[in-house]
Amino acid sequence: MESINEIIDSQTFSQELVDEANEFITVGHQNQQQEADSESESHSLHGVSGEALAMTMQSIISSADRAGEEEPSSVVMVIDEIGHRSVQTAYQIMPQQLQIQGRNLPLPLSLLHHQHQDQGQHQQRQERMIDSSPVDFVGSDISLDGLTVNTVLSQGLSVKQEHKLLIVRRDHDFSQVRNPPQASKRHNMDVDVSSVDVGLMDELSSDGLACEEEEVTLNQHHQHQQLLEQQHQYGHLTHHQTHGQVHHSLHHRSAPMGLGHNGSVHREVLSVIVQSHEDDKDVDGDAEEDDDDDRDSGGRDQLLSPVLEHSSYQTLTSVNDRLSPPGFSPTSYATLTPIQPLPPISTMSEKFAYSGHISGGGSGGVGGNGAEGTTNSSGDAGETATVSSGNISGSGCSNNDCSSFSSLPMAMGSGHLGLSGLSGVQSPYSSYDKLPSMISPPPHNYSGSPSHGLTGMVVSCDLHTHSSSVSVPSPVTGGCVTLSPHSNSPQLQIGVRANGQKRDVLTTHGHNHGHGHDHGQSHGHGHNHGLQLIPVTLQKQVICLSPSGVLGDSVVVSDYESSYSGHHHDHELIMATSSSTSSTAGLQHSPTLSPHSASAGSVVSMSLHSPTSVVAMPNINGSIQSLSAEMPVVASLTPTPPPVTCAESDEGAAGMGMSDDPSQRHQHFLQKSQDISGDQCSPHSNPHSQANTSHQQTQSHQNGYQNVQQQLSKSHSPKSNPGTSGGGSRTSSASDMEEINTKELAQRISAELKRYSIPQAIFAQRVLCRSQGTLSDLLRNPKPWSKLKSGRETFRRMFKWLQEPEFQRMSALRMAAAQIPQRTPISVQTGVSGTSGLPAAAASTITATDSSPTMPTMTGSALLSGSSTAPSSGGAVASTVNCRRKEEPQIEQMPQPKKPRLVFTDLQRRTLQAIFKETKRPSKEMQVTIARQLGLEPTTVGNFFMNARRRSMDKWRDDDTKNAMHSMQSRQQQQASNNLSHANYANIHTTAMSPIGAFDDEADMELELESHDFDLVDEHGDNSDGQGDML
DNA sequence: TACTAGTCAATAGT
DNA sequence: ACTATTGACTAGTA
Repeated sequence: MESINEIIDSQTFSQELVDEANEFITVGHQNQQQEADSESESHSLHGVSGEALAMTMQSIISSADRAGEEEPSSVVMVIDEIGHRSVQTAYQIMPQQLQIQGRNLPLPLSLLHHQHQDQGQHQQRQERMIDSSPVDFVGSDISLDGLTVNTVLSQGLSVKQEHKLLIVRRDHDFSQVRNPPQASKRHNMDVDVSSVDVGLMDELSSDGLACEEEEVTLNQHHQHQQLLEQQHQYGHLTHHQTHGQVHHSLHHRSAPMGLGHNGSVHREVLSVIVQSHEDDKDVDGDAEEDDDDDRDSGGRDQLLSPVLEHSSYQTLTSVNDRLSPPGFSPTSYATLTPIQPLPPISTMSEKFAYSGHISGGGSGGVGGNGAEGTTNSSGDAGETATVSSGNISGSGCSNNDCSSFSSLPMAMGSGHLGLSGLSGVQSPYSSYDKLPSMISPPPHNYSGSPSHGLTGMVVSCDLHTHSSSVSVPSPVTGGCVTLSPHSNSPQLQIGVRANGQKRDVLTTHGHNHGHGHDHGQSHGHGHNHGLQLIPVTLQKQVICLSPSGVLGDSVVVSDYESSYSGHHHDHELIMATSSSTSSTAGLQHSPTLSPHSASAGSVVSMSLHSPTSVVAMPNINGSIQSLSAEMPVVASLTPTPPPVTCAESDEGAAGMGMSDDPSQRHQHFLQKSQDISGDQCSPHSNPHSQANTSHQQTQSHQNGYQNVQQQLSKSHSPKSNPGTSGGGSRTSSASDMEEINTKELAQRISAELKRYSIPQAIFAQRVLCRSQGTLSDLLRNPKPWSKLKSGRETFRRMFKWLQEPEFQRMSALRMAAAQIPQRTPISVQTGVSGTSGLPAAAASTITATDSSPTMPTMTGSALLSGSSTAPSSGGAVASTVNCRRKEEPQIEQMPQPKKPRLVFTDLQRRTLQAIFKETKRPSKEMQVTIARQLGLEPTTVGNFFMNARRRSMDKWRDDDTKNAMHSMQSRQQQQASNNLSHANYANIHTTAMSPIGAFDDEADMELELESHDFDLVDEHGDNSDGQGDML
């Protein structure tokens, strides 16, 4: 609080202290008394190095609090050196309860908490918990004794605040200490508050540990249950922190704490005991929960310790870094942030494309981006935008749905131009397309925005054109790649469509090779290669065509390829002209196509076309235009629509079979185009597209699927599900929809991946064009649809994928899987090639390579995909490629030695976490100070807080909880997890699910809150504000 | 300029 | 071999 100087000074001191070893930093808390005590103590400490640290910490904390952070208020950081008695003092501060125990702290704490907390019941539980663990604690406490501090609110009654004690012990201690935390956790569990804490914890992630401890500390305020509130409140509270302030803060904090779960929360904040990490876990002993708790506790402990260590490295260093982290994992949920979405796509495209694609495309410089942009644009719309990129794009896609597809298209478009990069993108898109198709049907989604025009179809056409133009430049291939993801579709197509398509595909391949992009590589079969190249063309064509499903992919592909090989473009153009359907078929879309299968024939043609190159050469411009005309079909690109569709269909679609989707898509597209504009894509375009579409439609119609899908989609469409709902389908329906039940979708995807033993990495690359880590994050911590922006694209893609017939999915994925490995390398190469200028070309090549390895199978599928479905395989490949492309460039550039990734030391992490608990948004000054103390760069510290903020919060909660605590919604779902969490604070934390858990907790909190509020309430308001953002 | 959102990619953990 | 975590980028916004 005080001046920075103080902090700094303190820091310096702290450092010294650290060296010394133990230091306690106690941050005041709610209880004035305690505060006073603590202060005195702390001061004393300060005198010593320890104090300084404490001071710093406090100051930091306080500042943070002031910032508005949460609970921090009461946080007491106690850094113990081993020897320091200061700690004891600290205890004194807390005295009543804590004091107790000096050592026993843990138990006492827990007890205290319980006691303090009005909630007898909870307490009881806690006690139980405690008993088991607490006991341990006690033992551990021993070490703790000194360490801990706590604060309990002396006054307990009145305030109950929480105090956070940060006890930094040396390793030994910590370990022991940890136990206590656990106990605390347990306590928390009991108390609703815990939940709150948990939530916090989660957010903090590793920090959680500390939190737990804190929780343990006691607090009573049950009151504010809602985590958020608490946090916010805390934040306010924290302000108080300066010594004097601190005391105040304590009170305040406590209040906040109370609010939340009171005790728990506060506790968390209050005491941060850094214990040895390890122990915690042990202590927890309990099953999962325990683990979580442990983690949390560990984390917490660590936090403190880290600080100490950090500052003083000496003692603390010990804790395992990870331990804490692990704990967090649970918190992961909190973490959730990960999800983010689309960006990648856009990025992807960009990256990939960036080669040119887009550039060409113009709009987006990066083609991919374009796509993304599109996606972004609308939010949902963004997607549309993408599409538009193509021309249409704009309009586009209006919606999300489009987005995915659109994106592809976009990519395409731009891609065409330059786009190789896009290719990668495309692939994804392609896949999207498929889905979209699914979605599209649903037009629902699309309809709206996309509207633009036409349906997606029209638009798509434009896109194509654009794309074509674009594509040419860049090797859209990338796009193609993208498509690959869809590969599935191809397969499907294959199945569906049958031979013909495949043939086509093959042929196309041949062509492709000729064209070359990659060819080289794959030649032979290169199915992939061929695919790539061809695909491109095809895609373009496809795009137009398939609007329904395929389109997307195809489009993408075409773009890429086109871009890459002009030839292809020609083909594409041709293809396009030929008919969208066929084209589509050629494209990955196949799946979609499948329906089209009819298209198969077309597909063939497609391929031919591609070969024909007519398109290609013409280059973009001419060709494109021409294409456009024909493309109209392409226009269908609808891809955009697809997205929409995707949303709808969900799984159900899948069942249907690829074809269905496609058909549906087509229909949808058509419909959309006509009807809505829904599609994103839309609109557009036009006539051509329409015409094509009609054809397609007819084809599609052939398949029953469409209907089915449509139905599905429609039914689902819904927006969804909001909440939970889930099911994918519904949500899905919406591709655009607004709402896709991300949670359900994530679950479904996870289930599907497991079912088929599809590695995340493969799915991520092929279908989503995202990294494995990103996918993992999204699946684990999906953000609520409402909170997603560009990230929706990624979910849409997933949605679409689900919608696709299983065959397609599988084939695509598998293909991808096989290919991927290979591809990569290749991709790299190819990427370079960038024949057409862009990486795209390279991409194509890559694909080829890819194909080569897998080719065999791939080819088949690829072909299929290529043709109709091809998309899938092709798409996959493409996608892969695309992605790679992105990379490739990098690679070239890469040369640079990468910086090794920074890994925080335990102390650093713990300290940061501990601070984060208190203050989510430390001022720059604070950050700088922290950085100094920890020996980190300010930017690193800034990143930490940024990431912590984003990852700590429960994504879901926010929405739900914000206003009220209710949030129950999600909770229910979450409940399960939550319950656990409740049981153990730690657990809660651990459970990444946390969000849920948190919610639950929150709910509990609410209940508790009733009584509480107290000061907290006021504070809450304040704090909440600050935090509010956070939340 | 500061933030956020979305990711990537390295690394940790199973 | 996979998945999960996480520090750091980048793009888009306000």
